[in-house]
Amino acid sequence: MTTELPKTYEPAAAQNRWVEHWLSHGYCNADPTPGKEPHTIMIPLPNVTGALHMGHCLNGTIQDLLTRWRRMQGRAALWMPGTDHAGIATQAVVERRMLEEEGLTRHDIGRDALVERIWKWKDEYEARILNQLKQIGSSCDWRRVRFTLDEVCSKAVRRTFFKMFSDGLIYRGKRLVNWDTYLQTAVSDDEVFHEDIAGHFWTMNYPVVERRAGGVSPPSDLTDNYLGGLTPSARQDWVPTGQRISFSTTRPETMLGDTAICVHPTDERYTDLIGKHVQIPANGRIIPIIADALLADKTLGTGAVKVTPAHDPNDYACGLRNNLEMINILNTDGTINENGGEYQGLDRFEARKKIVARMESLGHFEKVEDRVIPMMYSDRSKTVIEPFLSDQWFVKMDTLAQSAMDAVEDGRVRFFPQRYAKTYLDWLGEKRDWCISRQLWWGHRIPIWSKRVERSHDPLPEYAIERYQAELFPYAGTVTPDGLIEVHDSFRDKVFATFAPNDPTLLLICVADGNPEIEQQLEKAGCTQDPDVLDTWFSSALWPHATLGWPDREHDPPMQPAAGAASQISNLKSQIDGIRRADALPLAGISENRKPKTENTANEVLDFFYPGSVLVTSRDIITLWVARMVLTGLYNMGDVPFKHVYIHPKILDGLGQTMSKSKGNGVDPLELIEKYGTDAVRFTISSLAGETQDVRLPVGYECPHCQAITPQTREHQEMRPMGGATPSLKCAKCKKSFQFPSPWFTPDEGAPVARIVSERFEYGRNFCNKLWNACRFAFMNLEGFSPASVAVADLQVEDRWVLSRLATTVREVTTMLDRYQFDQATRAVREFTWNEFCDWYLEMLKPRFRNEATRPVAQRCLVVVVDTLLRLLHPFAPFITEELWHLFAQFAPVRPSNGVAGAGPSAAKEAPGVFGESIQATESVMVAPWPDMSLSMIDAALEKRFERLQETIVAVRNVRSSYGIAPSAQLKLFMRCAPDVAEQLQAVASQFDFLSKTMLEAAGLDVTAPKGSVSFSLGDADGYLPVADLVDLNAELVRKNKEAEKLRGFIKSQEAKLSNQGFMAKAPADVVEGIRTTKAEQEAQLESIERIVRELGGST
RNA sequence: GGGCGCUUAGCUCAGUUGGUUAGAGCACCUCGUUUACACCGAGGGGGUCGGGGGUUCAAGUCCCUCAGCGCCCA
Repeated sequence: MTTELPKTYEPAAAQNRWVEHWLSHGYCNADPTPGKEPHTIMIPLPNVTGALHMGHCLNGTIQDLLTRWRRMQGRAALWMPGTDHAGIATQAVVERRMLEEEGLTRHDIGRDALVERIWKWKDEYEARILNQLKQIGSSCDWRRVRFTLDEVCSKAVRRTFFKMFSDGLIYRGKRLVNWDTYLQTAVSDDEVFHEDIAGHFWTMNYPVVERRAGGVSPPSDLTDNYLGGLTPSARQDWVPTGQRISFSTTRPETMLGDTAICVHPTDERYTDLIGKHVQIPANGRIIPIIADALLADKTLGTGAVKVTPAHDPNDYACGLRNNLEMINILNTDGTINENGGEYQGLDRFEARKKIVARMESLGHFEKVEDRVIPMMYSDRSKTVIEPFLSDQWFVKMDTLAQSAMDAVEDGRVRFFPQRYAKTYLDWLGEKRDWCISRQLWWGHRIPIWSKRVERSHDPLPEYAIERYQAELFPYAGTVTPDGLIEVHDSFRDKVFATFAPNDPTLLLICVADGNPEIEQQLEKAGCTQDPDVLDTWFSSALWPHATLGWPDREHDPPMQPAAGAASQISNLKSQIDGIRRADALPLAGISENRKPKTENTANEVLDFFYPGSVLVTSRDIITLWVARMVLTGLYNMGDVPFKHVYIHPKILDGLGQTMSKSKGNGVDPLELIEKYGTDAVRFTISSLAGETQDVRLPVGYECPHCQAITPQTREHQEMRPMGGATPSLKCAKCKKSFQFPSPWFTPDEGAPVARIVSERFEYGRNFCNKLWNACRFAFMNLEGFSPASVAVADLQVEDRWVLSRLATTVREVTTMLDRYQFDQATRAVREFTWNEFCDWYLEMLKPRFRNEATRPVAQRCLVVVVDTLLRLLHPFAPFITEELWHLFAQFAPVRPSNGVAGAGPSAAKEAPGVFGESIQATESVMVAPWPDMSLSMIDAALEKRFERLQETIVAVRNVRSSYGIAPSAQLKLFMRCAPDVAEQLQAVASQFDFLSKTMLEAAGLDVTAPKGSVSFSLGDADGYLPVADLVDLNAELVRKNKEAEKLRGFIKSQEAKLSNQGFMAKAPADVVEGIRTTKAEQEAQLESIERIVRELGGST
């Protein structure tokens, strides 16, 4: 059978073919299998805001590599796919688009309509993301796809919230948050960015006042809040002392919320003022002068600062330390609220101008200067963030955090590289309570219903208790006089009620999952559900057990419809048509797949696959996500979610910046895949994944006319239209111009646009092509192959060598994968394939294939090597290996099984053969066993001998090249060496002809240099090539003298070591011995070079 | 300000617990289209391992310090 393979590997066809094939055969599926060890990886759920980028590509490649490897090792390998709803990011994107395209805000269309639109967006991007994952060859169990807002995950969220609330781990409290006045929500610290802008720095002053004699008493205790609440007439009791305190600020409008002036306790300028008061001229409020060493800095400005606890993080901390009143002066939209008095209703920036003017008119303005000030912006809306005091929900972290710390400290969870454990432990060690509420519409709604109740008496009077029971809270068994609510036994796992600790008239009722009738009843009774949703990380923290069906302990989790090929290529339209409401309806197709309740009584999937094996992620979410998964895993499951955490590098651009769409330096994996092929991208990217922190991936613009690449520079990244034409670049090669993708502008309609690519991926592409052609060559020579083992005696030196090297490589790759050192594993497999298998073994097989007598053994050895190599390479390059595996099956459908009996020194000579029994190859390389070669295949002495052969050939080639001897000129080689070496050389004499077009004329101790020879020296042999008629022997003399000089230098440095008393006394014996040996070798080499020089007629 | 890292050939990176002459890929130079592969083959040039100091018989590797860069936390 002959199939003419193309000369270059064409990835596109193979990719389409095998994705379908794998899916339709269910190779990616993982089910609980008795007798098999599980291997579980939960995908770090990509969020549905946008498409995947190179960071995801690296992340996915590694997970797939691990999953395929473990699967081949015989594990039940589950890679769980899915996506994250990414609350604020997704909602912001949809809102922004809606505003741009239709001029509508979320308030115009309402909660349900907005959520519906976001579902639509989610469906579109989820499909796109899952498709991208499939394109990179991900062998996820696609039947098990989860989404953080789907029925299964939602249930886990509700259950966890209920548990935590019942356990007193969730509470409601005040907190200063980053407020986005545009989106009208709090955003987390990682959703803001800092930028220095040109701003102003105002210096003003407040007059010091003191109580007029006979007025009301000054407060003895600053915890009393009444100063600010003084009536105008009471204020009349305070009179200026004539002193003033100056301070500077970048936000004058916040003085409406000032509740103190703060100085440093050791600042002599103000010592006598501490404890006195000032009056805010803009609103007349009288506030104390306090001392706080943490807030005030003597060396900065005037040394005094105004304190606005409700609108500045440092001031907030100061307010807590000093029990200051906290006055919120902002509405949620950024306008001044009723606490701002006459400024109410003004936008904060408008109020700033008015207040500055007012202070000026009152004579309290001193100066204003221009200054660069750090500004915080919302990543989502790009508007200025306001620190804002509001009610939020929190998870108490003390015990939960401690449990997660213990898990890492006692080794139940291990980080690779280990140093990242510190990041994790340091963060958890702070045990800061976790703010879980977000003022959004997209997400898991907080399952708390509340009602404000009259509670003027404490303890509660009889009638009130009765009323709670009858009207408000029908599930209460008892309400104690001090307000504690005992839920009736039969509702204990469904409802938990309590009064808010910091707000005793607010009744809070938490309802567990699956009780809509209770929710309705509460609403009928006048309770309202909290409008906020949960932080996205709350649901993603549950991912490792929620996806496996927790809290359902009685049924396996529901699955998507059968993973047939048809369902895999997502039909966008059908998904968009099936709009679903966030928290009401299950995902299409889930319910009907659920097994009848009677069928199983345990959740075997959860039992079998939890805890997971390894989490593969990037270091920036160790705290946000990894720590929280461990914490909830321990809380809900009583066990860690994964045993290992592998932190992979981050992908940076050529300038060392993280890639992102907003910088215009991002590379879309699908563009690279289209250009270089999936395997090339995967192979390159695994070669970059080691223990380093970052990987630079210089990018360039590919000319749309001629494909030449223009490296991207900072100038390119910063080019903007500036009101003129859209920026364009001129190709250095074809001189035509083109536009390019940028966050700052959209390329003109119809203009040729370059795509962003990275030449680094040629590394992987070239490797794939090499592999392709090596196999192409192998297949071309497999005509007439008959499967059989081979007697040890029939193996040639090169056969034993390649098997020894292959066995070494298999071991090395396996070890490196075990240690998550993908760069080293990739390098090992590449070096074997290219530098040993292709460069030497295949070359040495060529003459054997031309000879009928030697062909069968050569074919059998080659088949074993190719078979093993394809399996070894499969996790790195799944598509090309699968393609080759199937082609291979046409030539060698039956081949020696995985077991290689061994051909090393320890193998019994009378053994029937070195290869195992021949069997039918597996239908796919994906389900073939991982190579496991016998250690006895490794033969160090043989490898050493083989190296001499290689060195000899290299030396001959070197002579050819240095003297410019035509490749076609046949040379004669004379080797002067010991008899045993001569024997070995004679045994491979035929190879010299093929590998260096040279005939071995003679070898032995009595060989002398023929007249007119150039020569080379190896450790234990000298070679002579008579080439007098081809080269200038004077040049050879010069060259040899240069070589001798170099050797003398080396020898001198060895001698220096050996004559160093300290070295001789302290260095270990083997190191000293090593130096001696090296020196002896160098001396021998020098000696032979000197002889050669003499023979050439030179002097030494 | 605190923490974790990084700085090795023109570029991108390896370099196990200190130990013989510091490696790879790309790029570059020379030669070559021999029936697997020019996305190739053969050969070659190129590094005082960021600067300075120290420990040691021995430092790219350990310690200190300075400079530059990145990330995380304040």
